[in-house]
Amino acid sequence: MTTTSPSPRPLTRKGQETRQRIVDAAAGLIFQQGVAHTTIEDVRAAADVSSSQLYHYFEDKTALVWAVVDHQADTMVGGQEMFDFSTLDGLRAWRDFVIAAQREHHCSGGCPIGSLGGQLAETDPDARAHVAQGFKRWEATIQNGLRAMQARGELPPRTDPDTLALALLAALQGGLLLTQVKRDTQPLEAALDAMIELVARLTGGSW
Amino acid sequence: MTTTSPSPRPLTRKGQETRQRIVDAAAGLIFQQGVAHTTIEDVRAAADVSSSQLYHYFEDKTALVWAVVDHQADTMVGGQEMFDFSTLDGLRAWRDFVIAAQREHHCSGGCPIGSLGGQLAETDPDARAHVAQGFKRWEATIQNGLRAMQARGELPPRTDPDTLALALLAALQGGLLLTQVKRDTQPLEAALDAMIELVARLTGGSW
DNA sequence: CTCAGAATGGATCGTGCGTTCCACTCTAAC
DNA sequence: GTTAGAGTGGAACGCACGATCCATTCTGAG
Repeated sequence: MTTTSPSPRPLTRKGQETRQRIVDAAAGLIFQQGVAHTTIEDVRAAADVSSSQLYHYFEDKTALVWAVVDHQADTMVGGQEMFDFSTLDGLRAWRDFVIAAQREHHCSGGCPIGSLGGQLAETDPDARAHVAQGFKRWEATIQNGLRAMQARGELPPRTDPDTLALALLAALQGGLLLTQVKRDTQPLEAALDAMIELVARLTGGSW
Repeated sequence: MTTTSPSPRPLTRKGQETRQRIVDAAAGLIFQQGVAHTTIEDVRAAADVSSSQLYHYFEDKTALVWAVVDHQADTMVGGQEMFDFSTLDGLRAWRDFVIAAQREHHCSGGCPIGSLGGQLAETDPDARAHVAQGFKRWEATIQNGLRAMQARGELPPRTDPDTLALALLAALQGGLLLTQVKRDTQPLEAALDAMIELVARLTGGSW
């Protein structure tokens, strides 16, 4: 599912490990300091490889960035699977988790995928497409939950779960961005609480 | 209100014009291609000035970026003043305007301030503070509207208008980011509609 | 008119950083 | 045990781009 390129070159087990080490290092650095401020030399040192290895596994820097985008999407989407988006309690647990995670990072970095989107959207069309693809997979996770909620009759039939999922994701992204800029989880809390409150009211239930 | 630096140097009228021309050009280029991909040479050419002028008016590139941040904040906040955030119809008019604007840009660029935040937050602490300040001013505009709404008794007393304003701004930012990445206004529409729907339900009005 | 200092022009520098190259070693298939 | 090709090391290149410098012209206060 993480096919950055459809096996353009045979890789031994050792090769795969090295490649993975490079992507991991690059992902970490890019998350911390952004694409532009992360140099090949930084990645090289962090992954403890030589520069020729970098260019052995990746065409150039942009190819490496694409791999990082896919990697972050995998990580992000994978990390969401433990949550149940089909109940209000599940949504609230997710909310708590996301906020706690930001607090741990001292509100830095924003969303591993979203921030990449903002940095690359106008610069690298291919990267933009990769990010869009990542978001699509993420959306699907939320959609499934909300559809289940609707199937159980908790969400009214006239509500479109896909649109609601999109709104939820947008609230998350915006909350993360504002939280990153303000170094305060308040915006993230406000955004998620508001969206979950809307879901609660749509289900006709709470308070 | 746009004091990037408290008059460190006397400026003649002509000097102010040149400085402004530089900031305008830089803002445009940075909006289109991001901070990292906008070179001093790009700005120099676009503003039709010599490189020495650039360094005459700005300490270095980061100082220019700060000026751009403030400039974008001014523009953005100024552009919002024509809207009435104290009525549902006002909110909906704002929604329509923002979406139409994105469509005109073909969904590129995202938010002039938000995208700067994402690019600079982890790289340039001072710039991050400038962006945060810009958001603060923006929030204040929305807060005023919602407070007026509450003062008229339309918003229940237990609702915190400031938190709601923050959520609204987050939804906008996230919607703009997703819209930028997907090249489709759908996420922006979903996010804003959802938040406005919540406000509508809070006012107890429309079903 | 004078003159201090703002404004401008443009050549030049220094280097950070992406990229290339070539030599050497390791792996595994047969 | 041979060999093709993956994997690795590190030096070196080249240029884009931020920044500096100095000479010249313009502006306005006194």
